[in-house]
Formats: sequence, structure tokens, C-alpha cells
Amino acid sequence: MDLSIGELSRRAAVKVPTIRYYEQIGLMPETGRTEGKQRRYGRMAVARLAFIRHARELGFEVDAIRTLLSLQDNPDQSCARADEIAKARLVEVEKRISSLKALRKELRKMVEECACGRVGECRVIETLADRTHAHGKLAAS
Amino acid sequence: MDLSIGELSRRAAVKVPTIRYYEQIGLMPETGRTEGKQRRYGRMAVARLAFIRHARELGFEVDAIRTLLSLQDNPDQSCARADEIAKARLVEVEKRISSLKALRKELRKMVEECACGRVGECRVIETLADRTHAHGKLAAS
DNA sequence: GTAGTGTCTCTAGTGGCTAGAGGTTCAAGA
DNA sequence: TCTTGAACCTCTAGCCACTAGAGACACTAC
Repeated sequence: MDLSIGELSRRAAVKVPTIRYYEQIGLMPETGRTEGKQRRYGRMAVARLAFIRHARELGFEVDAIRTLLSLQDNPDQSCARADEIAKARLVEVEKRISSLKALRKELRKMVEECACGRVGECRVIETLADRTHAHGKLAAS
Repeated sequence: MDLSIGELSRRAAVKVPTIRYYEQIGLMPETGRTEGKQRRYGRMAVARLAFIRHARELGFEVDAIRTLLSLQDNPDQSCARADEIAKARLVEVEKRISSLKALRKELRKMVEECACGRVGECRVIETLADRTHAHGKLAAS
């Protein structure tokens, strides 16, 4: 081993600036350098970075990942905390799905009812302008 | 009428700093002021702000809302553009729902298989560490 | 007049990166 | 050994749509 940051980037499928960013915020440890101050990584770095990427893909926040990583580093601890984090994320995802389904319903209605004439009689615009509409939380994404 | 920004905030259900922000980025027009330079609003402001809020709740970006608002201001234009924006948003929402469903599936598997013992044999941690996992896009939210 | 609430502007911070400037180092080929 | 060119370095600023806070001024009710 003894990978450059570019090699690590390819192997873990994480962009180079993102790796440096993860080092900066302490998700990736500081690593050895060449005489010319370029970073060099070992086998563990690939695994750790892939772990982080996978966790990010599942939508875990950096703080949660920090906890998960420190659990991974201490295999004798109870995994209750990891379970808790995963469950909390699951609940979040379920909430988001149902709120997006509500959005989808409303968007579909808007789009279907639009006769595509002039704006003055456009259902899309009308629906948005309907002040009687109950307001909920903002939609992320 | 002749509402203070606080009154407008209550009526349109949008926070005061957000209203000022919308003015700053040109979503809300500049409005009249008292001698002491406090903003005063009329009836139209409530409608416009509620329109913006509703559009944000449906996840439209500020740029899209700008377009929708300018369409609303010109009722004789074709509403094809509005329809297009709404359809694009609908497609986005559908994509997000299916990607979140994939996340949910994986999270459920992690959580269900976790025997909640020591971290060393924890499925949550193991799954995250599984480097053979195919990688896709990051999950927003 | 005074108390208390509301409003003003301005700057900086959020999360998780991404982009760019301007400079240095490395590895391969001639 | 020298040269090229890609990869690397640090640092700062930008993205989105707000949100928070400081410190000062305006308005309203008593």
C-alpha cells in the first residue's frame, strides 16, 4: 500500500477535496506525508473512507458517523448506540417518504388539472395562490 | 391594511427574517416605509408571500418561484412554463421517493438483523463497513 | 415620560461539500 | 539529468435557503 490521495479517492469512490475535508473535520485521521508534504495512506484508510461514504449514502449526519466510527474502533462495546442511531435514521426516512408522498399527490393534481391554456386559468398557479391551503413543514430536497 | 412586518409574518405564516431575506433576493418587492423606516405592507403582500410559502413547501427552488411569480403577474401568458416547472418538480419528487425507499429497505435490514450485543458482531456496523456494497448517489435529507 | 415590544441593518453561521487561485511535488520518458 | 505534465498542496470563497445575534432605533399603551 502507500496510496496517494488520488488513489485513495478512486478506491473508496470519494472525491479528493472531500477526503481533505473529512480530515479537516476529523472524520479521517491525519495521515503520514512524503518529504514534499503529500499525503500517503494505508489499507485501513480505504476501509474507513468507504465506511463513511456508505454511511453518508444512507443519509447519516457527520456527527452520527463520528459516533459510528468510534464504535467500530472499539468492538467490545455494546452496540446499542449504533442500533439507536440507525433506528433514528430509519424513522427520519419514513417521515420523509410520507411527506414526499403528500407532495407528490398535490403536484400530480396540479399537473393533471392544468389545461395548459393561459396563466389566468392555470391550475398550477391557482393552487399555489390558494391561501386556504393548510401549511406544514418545508420540503427538503 | 397597512401591516407591519410582524403582522404580515403571522398572516402568511412566514418568519420575519425570512420576509426580509425574500425582499433582499427579490422574491418580495420593496415596500413602503414609515417615517421611522419600518416596512408597511398591503393586502397583496400577504397573498404573494403565501404563494411563495406554498411553493417552497412543495419544494420549488427560489429561481422556479421567481418564474412562477412572474407568470402569475401576467395572466395572459401561456402557462406551459408553469406546467413544465411543476412536472420537473414532480419527477424530482418521484426519484427522491424511490431512492428513499431503497434507503429504508437497507436501514430496516440493518436494524432487524442487529442482535444488539457487542459492536464486534453488530450488523449495523458490519453493513456500513461492507466494502462490496455498490455505491450510488448520496441521500439528501 | 417610560416601559416594553417590535423593528432596523449588518455580519456571521449552518451542513456538507465544491470551485478556484496560485504555487509545489512527483513519476515517467528522452 | 532534465523536462514535462499530471497530481498534489493550502487557502479562501461560494453554494442553498435560511437562521441567529449584536447593537441601535421606532412605535404603542399606560
